[in-house]
Amino acid sequence: MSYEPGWDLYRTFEAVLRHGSLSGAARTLGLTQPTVTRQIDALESALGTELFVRTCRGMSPTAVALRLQPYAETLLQTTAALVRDASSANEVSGTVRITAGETVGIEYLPPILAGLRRSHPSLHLELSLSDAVEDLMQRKADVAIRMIEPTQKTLVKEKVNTVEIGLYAHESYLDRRGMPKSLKDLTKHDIIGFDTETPVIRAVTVPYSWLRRANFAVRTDSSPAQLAIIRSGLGIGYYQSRAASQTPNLVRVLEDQFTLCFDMWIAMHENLRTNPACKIVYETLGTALAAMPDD
Amino acid sequence: MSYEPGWDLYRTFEAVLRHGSLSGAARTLGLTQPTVTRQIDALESALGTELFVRTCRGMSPTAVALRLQPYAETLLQTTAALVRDASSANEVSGTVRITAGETVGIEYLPPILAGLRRSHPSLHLELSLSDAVEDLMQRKADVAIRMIEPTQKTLVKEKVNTVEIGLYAHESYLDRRGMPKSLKDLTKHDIIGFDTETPVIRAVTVPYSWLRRANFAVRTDSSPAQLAIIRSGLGIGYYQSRAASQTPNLVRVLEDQFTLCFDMWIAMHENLRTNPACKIVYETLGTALAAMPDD
DNA sequence: CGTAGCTCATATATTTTCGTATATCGATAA
DNA sequence: TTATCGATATACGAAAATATATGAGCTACG
Repeated sequence: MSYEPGWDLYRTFEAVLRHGSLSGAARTLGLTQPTVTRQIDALESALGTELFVRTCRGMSPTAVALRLQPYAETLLQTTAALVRDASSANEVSGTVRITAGETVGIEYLPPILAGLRRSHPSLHLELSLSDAVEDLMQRKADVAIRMIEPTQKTLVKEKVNTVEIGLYAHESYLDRRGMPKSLKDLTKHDIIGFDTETPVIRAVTVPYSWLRRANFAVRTDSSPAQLAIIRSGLGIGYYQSRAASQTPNLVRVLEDQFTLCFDMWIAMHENLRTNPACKIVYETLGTALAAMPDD
Repeated sequence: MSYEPGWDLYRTFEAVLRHGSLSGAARTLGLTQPTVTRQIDALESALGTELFVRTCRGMSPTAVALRLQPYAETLLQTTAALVRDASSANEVSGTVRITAGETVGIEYLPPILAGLRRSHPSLHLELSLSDAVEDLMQRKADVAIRMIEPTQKTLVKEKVNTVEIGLYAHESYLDRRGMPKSLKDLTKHDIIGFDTETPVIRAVTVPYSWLRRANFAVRTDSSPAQLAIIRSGLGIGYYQSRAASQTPNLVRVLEDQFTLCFDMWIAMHENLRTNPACKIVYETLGTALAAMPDD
């Protein structure tokens, strides 16, 4: 026991941990179940620890295995990032993974990505829509579009634009319920709001007491769902004005009394600057997002 | 070509990158040169990229290989951290890696570490003396003692003490050159100072204009070297007063006019809280450092 | 109750990988 | 020039890891 394990064993370990069974891990790894069994046995004896208790229904991880899970996930993400980076060796090709908030990813990015693919046909793009800021450091993505300034020092970043958020409602709703005249009126209206109150939201909405979770008629964190609900005439919701103004039959509400502004940032790990594909994506996204008209 | 490489290949890749030769990598990996050759070939064909140019003097990494080096190093550090964490499965045993500044590591830690070893004979300790703050996030160390407050959110941290830095000189020097009466006098003296001016140093030394790199008679970043030079009677230098006051024949200079204060922090990745060995080390170091007398 | 479907464990055969031995190439020095 | 040292490349037998086939145990469901 207690010898430095081969790194392949960590991959198997991660897969078993994720699937909860030897057979399931074997399927995704392209191995067979006895092989996975032997590799887990080998890892356990190398580390000198029991990692799983074998049950008839699968493998149940021990406390030690759960403690080691973050390491295994880091390994997985790092190898994936390595392969992505290597895949675009010298020309603009390979795969670049982009992360952005849902609204940006749905409203702004698609035409830009289409243009990228037209000019670089061998460039493959992955789009991950989430707001987790740590993505870049954990190498879950190569390029990120964010609404708050990234602070990590190992990132290259750039402020590319500003985003204005306003209140919107469908014509049919306003016909039915009337147009609010002041922010106070909003307490009598159906508000479509966020579900989880992130620190950012909390900070930004301080001046607007009616914009509290408890007051919302419908709560969801999905921006496209919010827009769809607004369009269905259910109530008043917030949305990025640049995108909302292009939606037919949507009317801005209390334009002069409610506006939130965010800076839009693009960021990338500095090590990727020498990667032609990532560089092109970073620059193209940066200039295209900066060139967006105000309304 | 272009298939997901086995993770063992990354380990080989990292070793070849570090050694610059197949044979050298083979030696440290406990493999043979033909095996390493095959594995590098396999990795190159899997990634579809040339990683090294074969010369008679060894393997010269291509630009792509250099770009991939950070990933490989992350993998290496992560696997090492995983093994360390696993090594203390359920009892207080295994290996814990501690990082601290040189002065702390030399002046304060040794008796504490000795006590730890006495109470936990199967606990192995590694001590890495450097000031790189990112160590913990990169999993290069498990527990860190730092002179500035760690800011990363995934760390558990604690302020354990304060450190006072004063000016010291050897008796023989003061006999020869006289005791300075004011900070102004210091310009006529031989000062032993730092070599590289870190942001922390720059911020702290603003009020002391004579404490500039250009004025130093001897420059070194090594704290033990600074102390040795002070003790040799070469000039006046700064040192942690708690440690300096225990050195014979060392005299404090301008005590009432020059004092720098730092907070001493202990920090650990939050995931390690459930690791018995790391927890013991963190707690023992924390209480022992907090219990140090002021002088 | 019994069967189907899932799991993990085990024994055997096969494929892959590794190590040994050897050849080759280039730089360096006598 | 030639010998030597250190490096990489190649060939082949040995060892290790893998896949196949099978058995046994538990759960779900008709």
